[in-house]
Amino acid sequence: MPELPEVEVVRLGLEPVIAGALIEQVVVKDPRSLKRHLGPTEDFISSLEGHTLTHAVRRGKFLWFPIAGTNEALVGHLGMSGQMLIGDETSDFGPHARIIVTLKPVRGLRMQVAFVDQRIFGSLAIDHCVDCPDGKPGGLGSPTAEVPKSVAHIGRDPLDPHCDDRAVIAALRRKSTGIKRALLDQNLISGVGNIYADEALFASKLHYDTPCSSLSVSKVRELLRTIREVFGRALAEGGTSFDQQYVNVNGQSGYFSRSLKAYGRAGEPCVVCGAIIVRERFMNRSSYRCPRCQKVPSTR
DNA sequence: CGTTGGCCCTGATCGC
DNA sequence: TGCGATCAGGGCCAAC
Repeated sequence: MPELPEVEVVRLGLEPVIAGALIEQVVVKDPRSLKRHLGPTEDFISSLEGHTLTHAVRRGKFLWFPIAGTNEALVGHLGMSGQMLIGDETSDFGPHARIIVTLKPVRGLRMQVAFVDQRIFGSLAIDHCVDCPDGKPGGLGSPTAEVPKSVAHIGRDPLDPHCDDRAVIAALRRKSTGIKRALLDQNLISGVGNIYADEALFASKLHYDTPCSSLSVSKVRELLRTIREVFGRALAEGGTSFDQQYVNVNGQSGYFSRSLKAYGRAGEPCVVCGAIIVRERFMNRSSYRCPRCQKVPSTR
């Protein structure tokens, strides 16, 4: 279940391999992984073969790789179970390998990048780029103020140095919905998924259905800070891993899941107060919270 | 326009 | 043993 820290780990792992890499061959083993690609599979392939990728860029959970000399980029989203694995000519990426990109040999070594995705919620696509309205870099790792059109509506994420905290806090407080729903909405602030939403709300002692409009500026600022803390910790540990769904680019699992304090801990004692963590259905997802630290909001 | 609910997709697991 | 139901959930889109 890759969220922002996991996707950043993937970006960091891919960058040295794909930056400046000339693409020799693209094999689409399962066109369902191109469902967000507008146009035929052949166009996807011809947009890449013989072309060079310049950078590895990320905004929220979206990754993209600008194509040299064009206005286009290879855009990827890992969805629920996506992975980008790096290997060589001899690598077997398994039964869920959907798209294989082979790079021209460098110093005699022919590398491959595989898009592996069991559930096919993720996708790859070719998209054209548009200018960022704020004139700032499109995402982490981008030297230009451009972003793929299909990613333009996604808000900057908390690890983006150009994230406008004041604007985010003000916009969040104007929303007439609960705080967790607002966090999961990628348009305002991106990169927060179900797991880290629960972790951040636990750290900030907030119930998931607390009305955004009832939160003070300082409370929202605190929440933003806890999101960054949780992200930073996960990033330092290489990302969270669950049931081997997520693996970083080298095929190794992250291990942040061991330090989760709320998510997945139903029936276990709260590490702060000892009350038993409960699991509740919210937005067709599981939400975990401490019934004592994160009380149901009184005002609604 | 903002908010909300449902759908997509596969494989592991569970109950009968 | 077999088989249908359930669960996992990010992003998108239609409906309100």
